[in-house]
Amino acid sequence: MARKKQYNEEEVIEKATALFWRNGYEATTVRMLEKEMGINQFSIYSSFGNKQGVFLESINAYKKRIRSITDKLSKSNNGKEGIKQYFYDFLEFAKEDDKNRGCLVTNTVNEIKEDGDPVIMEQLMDFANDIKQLFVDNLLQEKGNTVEEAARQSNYLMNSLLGLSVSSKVFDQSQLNDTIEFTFLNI
Amino acid sequence: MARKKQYNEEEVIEKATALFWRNGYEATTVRMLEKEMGINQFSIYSSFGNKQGVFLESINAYKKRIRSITDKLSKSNNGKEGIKQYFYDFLEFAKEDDKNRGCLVTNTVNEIKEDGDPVIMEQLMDFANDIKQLFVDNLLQEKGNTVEEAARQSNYLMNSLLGLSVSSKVFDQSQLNDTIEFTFLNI
DNA sequence: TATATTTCTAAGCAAATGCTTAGTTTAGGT
DNA sequence: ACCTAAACTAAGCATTTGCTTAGAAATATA
Repeated sequence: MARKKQYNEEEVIEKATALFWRNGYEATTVRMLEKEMGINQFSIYSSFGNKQGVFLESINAYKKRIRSITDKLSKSNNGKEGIKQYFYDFLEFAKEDDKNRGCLVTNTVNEIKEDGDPVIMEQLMDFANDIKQLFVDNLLQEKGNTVEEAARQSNYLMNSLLGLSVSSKVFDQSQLNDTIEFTFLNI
Repeated sequence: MARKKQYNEEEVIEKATALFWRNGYEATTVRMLEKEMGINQFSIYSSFGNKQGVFLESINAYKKRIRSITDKLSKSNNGKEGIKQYFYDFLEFAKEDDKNRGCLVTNTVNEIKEDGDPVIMEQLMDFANDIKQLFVDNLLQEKGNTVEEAARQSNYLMNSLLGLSVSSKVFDQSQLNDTIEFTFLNI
């Protein structure tokens, strides 16, 4: 046949994911991807088509990684306590060394503008809605909670989580802890 | 002496502000600024030095505009109700046509990375801290509230506000209203 | 070993970026 | 009316962007 690939696609995508997470989509150049992934531009384009292709694969890799905590939430039957734990788990998940990168998906939603790529936008929306649905499921475990009430609470909680994704880049851990505790005080 | 400027610097900065607000800092090119401000690149550079100079002036213009609602908050003596009103005022302030642009400052904090311009970063941090201080002041109007408690509550509220700056781009008004009402339920 | 097929290297492309500059137009003081 | 200093126009600069391509290197099969 022919020559073998000298890299593992999953491995190099993991590295790309880290770069996009740290840096955002637009600010990450193909030259930076080259260095971080450790492969040539030709290999990048032959494996993933284009920069957007690398990013979409990175989103998938991110989803796969975050599944460890979303799975935990979907299996939880502890009502709002399970969701609170998810908030703490998320902060831990988003931490790199001593600094926090926020959520890759939220970061991208924030970055992509109205003229942003619709393919990417849809991916991101689906992701956010999946998490919101998990919130609803868990909120309905609280006895006496109606579907309407759970929906409203999930909006509130998603807002807090989005806020946390931003706050975590700026504030310190104790401030974030206060915020989480307060968030769950009155639901 | 010499020829007179054919444009008003305040006016063209207003237009630049709108563009940065819609589009973010990096995504806004000097060519776009030319068109939006209605003046030539030479004029841009001679009046404001460089792209960053235009942006810093835009931040100032933004601060001046948002002062209408921060002033209202600083004059309020209605405790947490005054802050809640600020949240609603902010949503109205950030609206353009039927869509929401979020907060220019929050957008930029989200966009600027670790290697981002320190001058801009400091401007943005100062702005966020000013608002947080306003929260503390108003929270202390609630009788029996300690300074420590007010500080913790202000972290929580700032997190909600940051979340709202993101949420407002994605969710509809009724969802945002639910979120605000919930946010103020238990403080 | 020879061949076919894929992967690799590295050079290069057009377009876009922030910024500059050469040269023209305008206007106020003499 | 003339001159000087500022403001204009538009062309152009080097660099960076995402992406391509020509050609060399490697490897499974014949």
